[in-house]
Amino acid sequence: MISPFTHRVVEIIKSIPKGKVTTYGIIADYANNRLGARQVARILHSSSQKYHLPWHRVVNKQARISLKAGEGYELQRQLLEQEGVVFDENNRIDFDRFLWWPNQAGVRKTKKEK
DNA sequence: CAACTGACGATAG
DNA sequence: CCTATCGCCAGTT
Repeated sequence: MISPFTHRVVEIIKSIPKGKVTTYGIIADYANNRLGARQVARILHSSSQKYHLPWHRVVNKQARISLKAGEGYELQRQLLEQEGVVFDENNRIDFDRFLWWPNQAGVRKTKKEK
């Protein structure tokens, strides 16, 4: 049996559209655990396979892949690029174009540019 | 059941 | 840019 939190996380991840990404923190936030980003990662690790989750669409808040080279980094990047996600010279993703939020409707436009 | 482990994040230096 | 520390707590041992 899985916890409600886990279930919620799974549902959110399953709904991430192709070609988009989101972060651990955002998922945790919408799963009612603002500070539980770590658990999201743990859940992904243990449940991505049994629930067929698009785990590669989840990155950290620095807009980078969290995995280390040789431990999945290349695979994740490859999968994302195949969906159209672009990485810049710093290996970061342009959140302005690819970040997705669970509630879609309330997407905050970071309007402040400095 | 207790202890350990983290695909993270924020903060501080 | 970097490292270190703390908080969070599901899953694993």
